[in-house]
Amino acid sequence: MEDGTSKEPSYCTGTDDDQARQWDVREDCEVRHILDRVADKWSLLVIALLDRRTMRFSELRRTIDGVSQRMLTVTLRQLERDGLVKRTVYPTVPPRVDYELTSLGISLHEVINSLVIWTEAHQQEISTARSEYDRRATEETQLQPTAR
Amino acid sequence: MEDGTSKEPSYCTGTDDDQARQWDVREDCEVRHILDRVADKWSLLVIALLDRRTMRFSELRRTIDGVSQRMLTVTLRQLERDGLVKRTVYPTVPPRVDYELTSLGISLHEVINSLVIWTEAHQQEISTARSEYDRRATEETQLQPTAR
DNA sequence: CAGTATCCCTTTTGATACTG
DNA sequence: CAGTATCAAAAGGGATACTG
Repeated sequence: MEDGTSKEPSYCTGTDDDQARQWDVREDCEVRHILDRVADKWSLLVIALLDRRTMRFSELRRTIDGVSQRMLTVTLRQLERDGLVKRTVYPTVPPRVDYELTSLGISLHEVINSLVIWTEAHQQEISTARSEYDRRATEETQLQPTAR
Repeated sequence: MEDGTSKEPSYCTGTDDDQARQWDVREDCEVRHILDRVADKWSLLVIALLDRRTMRFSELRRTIDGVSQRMLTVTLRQLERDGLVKRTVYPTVPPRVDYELTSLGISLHEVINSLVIWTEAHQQEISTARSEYDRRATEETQLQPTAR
């Protein structure tokens, strides 16, 4: 039991792939689980904010508009569990807890950041596409295809 | 109304930033909305799969393990609306619908892909971190801090 | 301050049935 | 085949109260 695999999902680093770049898509695949975590609304924001500096709980809470105390706690616990964030408790009173990225977290941050940058760069295009889609959808609803 | 901004959230391309790399975190910010879309479980998988080739609806459905017909439809509609995916209907019977990335979708794909690759590369590390976290958590529960 | 615990409402999602 | 519509189940998330 030294490698402690109790109920881990299957690893599918793709050795049995018939297609060149066909990765795992199996639901029980570890990669799917991790992507779900990484592609989480709050996780994304926390990781993006912990760029190079530590932040206190309350600081994160204040900075991330709209996050509840509960969700921030839950998110930080998950990130800590995944080894992406390091949590440091100072046994003072009142308590003080610092959060910072681990080296693993930093490497993920770089990827996340390119996603944020992409989004910032293309937000106008997406917005325009949405407007056009909605306009077209409206038109089609207006003039019923089946002649009156 | 040519630039058709009806109720779009505020654009915060960061001109008023006091800190160097402090991006928008406002809840009503367009970037937040787009990230929520992009960082979606099914969106991520669809975009990752539509790499360079078109796929039919049923093909996507079969390939993505665990997706329901409804969720795949919803996801594809959102992606189409955002201008990331192009939907082509062939008026044959039975109908045939092809999906492919737009140029905008391709540019996002590159970013998404680096995320998938990162995840594949670090899944073992994360898995280990989780095991250790859980082990520590169990230990602390076993031996109650308050004697006896 | 930084949580944890609880209740409860909202949104998301899956299953099922029906249609062009 | 590729959807749409509907309903019920489940998860997500907020508000509040309490604690070391």
